[in-house]
Amino acid sequence: MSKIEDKCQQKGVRLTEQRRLIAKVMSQSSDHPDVDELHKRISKIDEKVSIATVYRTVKLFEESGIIEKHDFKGGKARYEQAPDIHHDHLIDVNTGEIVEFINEEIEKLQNEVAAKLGYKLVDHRLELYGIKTKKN
Amino acid sequence: MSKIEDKCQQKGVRLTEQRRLIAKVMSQSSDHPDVDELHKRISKIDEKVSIATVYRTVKLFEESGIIEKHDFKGGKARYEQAPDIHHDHLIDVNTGEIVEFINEEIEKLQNEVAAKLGYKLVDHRLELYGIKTKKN
DNA sequence: ATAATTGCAAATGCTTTGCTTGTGA
DNA sequence: TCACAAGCAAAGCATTTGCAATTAT
Repeated sequence: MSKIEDKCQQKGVRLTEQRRLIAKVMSQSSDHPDVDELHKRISKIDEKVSIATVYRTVKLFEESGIIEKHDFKGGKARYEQAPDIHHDHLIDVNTGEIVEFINEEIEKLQNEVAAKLGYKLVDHRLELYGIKTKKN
Repeated sequence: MSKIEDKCQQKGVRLTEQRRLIAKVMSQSSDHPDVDELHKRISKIDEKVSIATVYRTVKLFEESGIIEKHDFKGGKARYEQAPDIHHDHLIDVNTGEIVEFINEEIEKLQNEVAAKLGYKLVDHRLELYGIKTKKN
């Protein structure tokens, strides 16, 4: 059973054949696929699953905290399995490649900024867009 | 002449009656209006300006570096006059209110993170979402 | 003059939804 | 059993675009 299936049980999310399949494909994806890409991967295993179901499921999983949704610049929403430890993303503007990173210092500063402005941080978004540095 | 009109001249952006009006309304807006809101404000002065023109102009201004576009979570794109010094945003998730802030430390760390990963930073997005802290 | 801009409505692209049939616990 | 899920096609929403008429330089 995939980790996502596992979480569905915990959260009381009813598992259907389609959801199991979507969970499996998400589990096996180490990148950040959009719904269309996800649907393509799923269709290779079962071409009867509709894209509407993928949309509905992905939304359900997200609302249940099972997967994470990202709206990077320029385009469609992308998804990844909810990680155990939070990370942010650097997007290669040339290739679209996504690199995950963790920086405790920045996280801390964000909280400080919010506090200083009289707010409690409930969410944040940090995305870096870059181009590869030539390595000589 | 508004600061935005000024920049249009510098950048060689042809000024029409509509563009002048959009520039004026943007200049007078200290918040971060979306296209619909902008169109409403414009319509109060000239109700013949179409929303398509607002979309086109706002895009043109953005591509010319005259205004900035922000895709905050949940909704439509919002715009503000391009600031002289870069700032980021904190969004009050209850009221939608937007607070601008500057934090050099975070900016520096972002560059360091990118460099460490072998990238040169070309753009970034930092948004904090918070709720007001009760002040007793 | 004439290349660029506007207004309008139609088209787009991603995402959601109503409805009927199918199905998991 | 029976509330919930899936498939399909239609609808939604923000945004873009084709085209004919208008305008800035």
